[in-house]
Amino acid sequence: MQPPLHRLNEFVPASPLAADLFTSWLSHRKVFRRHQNIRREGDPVSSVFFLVKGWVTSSVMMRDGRRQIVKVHLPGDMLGFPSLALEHAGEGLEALTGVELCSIPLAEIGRLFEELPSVAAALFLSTQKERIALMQELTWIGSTHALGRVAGFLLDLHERLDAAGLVEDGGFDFPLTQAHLGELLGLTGIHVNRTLKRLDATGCIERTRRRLRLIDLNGLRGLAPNHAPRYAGIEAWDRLGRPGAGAARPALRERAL
Amino acid sequence: MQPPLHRLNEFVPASPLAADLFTSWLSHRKVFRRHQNIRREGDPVSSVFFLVKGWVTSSVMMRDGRRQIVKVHLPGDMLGFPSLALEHAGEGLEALTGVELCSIPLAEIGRLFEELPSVAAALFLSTQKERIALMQELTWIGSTHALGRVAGFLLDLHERLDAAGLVEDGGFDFPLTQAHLGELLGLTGIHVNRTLKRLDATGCIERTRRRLRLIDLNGLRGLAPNHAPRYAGIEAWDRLGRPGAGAARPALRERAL
DNA sequence: CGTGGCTTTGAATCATATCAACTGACGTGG
DNA sequence: CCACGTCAGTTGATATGATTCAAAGCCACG
Repeated sequence: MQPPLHRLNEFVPASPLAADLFTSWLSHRKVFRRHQNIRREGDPVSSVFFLVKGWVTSSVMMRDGRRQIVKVHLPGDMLGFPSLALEHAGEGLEALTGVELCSIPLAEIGRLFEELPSVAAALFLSTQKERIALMQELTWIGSTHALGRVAGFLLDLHERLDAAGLVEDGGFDFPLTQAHLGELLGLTGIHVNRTLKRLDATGCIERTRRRLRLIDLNGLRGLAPNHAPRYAGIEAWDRLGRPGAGAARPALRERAL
Repeated sequence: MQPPLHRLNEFVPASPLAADLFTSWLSHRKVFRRHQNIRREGDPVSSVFFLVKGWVTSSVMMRDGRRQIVKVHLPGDMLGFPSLALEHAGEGLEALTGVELCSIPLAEIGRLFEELPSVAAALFLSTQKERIALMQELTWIGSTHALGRVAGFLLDLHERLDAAGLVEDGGFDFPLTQAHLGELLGLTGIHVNRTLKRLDATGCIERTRRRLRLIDLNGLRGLAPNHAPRYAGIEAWDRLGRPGAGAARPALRERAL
């Protein structure tokens, strides 16, 4: 299977050095089963991850035992970066399906800043984008009804799955339970159920076994509180002044003995 | 007034080059009045900001005209980074008090990656920390009562103000209206009022004019859903392999003619 | 001394949570 | 091949927290 590199090349033009680096990351992969913990909240932070295949939740626990899912990760996502500045992970990572990922040691990230500033800058931009996504999610949860939250999440998910090439005829595999959706959107699983039924009844979506189809995208958009912002691509990198573009600096491979 | 540089030196040991850079940023400042827009959502993104003095809200608008405040910024914070990857700003910035800040052109950030990788890495870590803060906020809002949300926010605020040296005897200036708190915590201003009164009645807090005092921190912690995670400092940078630590690279000033 | 912003209060209503029970699909072991 | 247990989804009745609307009070400022 071709790993979903589209996200890694999002902000920075593909360069041979970067490509070498990525393939070296992608060479040793780990596999996780459904429901397996990839990293528990509180574990020492020793690496970040690149998700090659499958879905992963990133969640925060509360004292009373409940948890808030803060992000549903899809293939191509980088995982674990928020905890980079923490001694112990602030977010748990759990496999929602069978998962294949690459573990990237922290020192590797340091080398990136040292030797491939353009890639480091791209990574930086990409995590800022995640910050916007979090802000967006906060907005859904903070100030809309259940209907808007569910609609908003489904639209966002659809868009991301589409970008990863995982949508067929408006439909996609959907491994989240209603309880998961509840933990993600700040609702009870039960209320999620009623809301999904409502969406179903209005003909916006179609649910079968473990698959979901968005039929009426515009209908959903009418229910959702706000649309996703437009992301820049290479332009953003341009505006930063193209870090690393022309600089003569030691090549990664020359030092990597 | 001494600008609050503590945040800039959080993850990286002070170096003469970095100090020069920071003082060059800090040399031209802008001033904003209370309630003035620093940047509107949708404005083209041309710079980021360093907040020297005053409070600033960062907020996202919704179609129905309501807005969600996603962060209350205090002196020493970097503003506007989430929109770095967007053509048009995804978050509005508004002065909550009189404000003094420095505007940093995007190209300056690019230069950072190019020429001072250690500072770039520190900036990266610092924005990851912000991501954790957002996740934390999401957790409050997604899965707790009004009481927990308010208590959690006040504790977090107190901690940050304390780090900035703005707390005196447990008390601090508090320019947020109850409506602001509502927009921040996903509640009605009215409900915030009732909640504050409740906290007041139990003796956890004390409100006077535009000032707030947290009297019973442990009591508040009992109400809040979760405590803030422990942040690493220089250690985090160590774990990354100290980018830029020993590298001989062109000094910033030599090129800055 | 009046005006406008912010806070406080009450009553009615709505959305969501909670509790409890039932259903159907699936996988497992006898 | 069937009986069983588990897990996800479904449904109803009731409780509660938060919103909405309306109005009064307070204070600061011009």
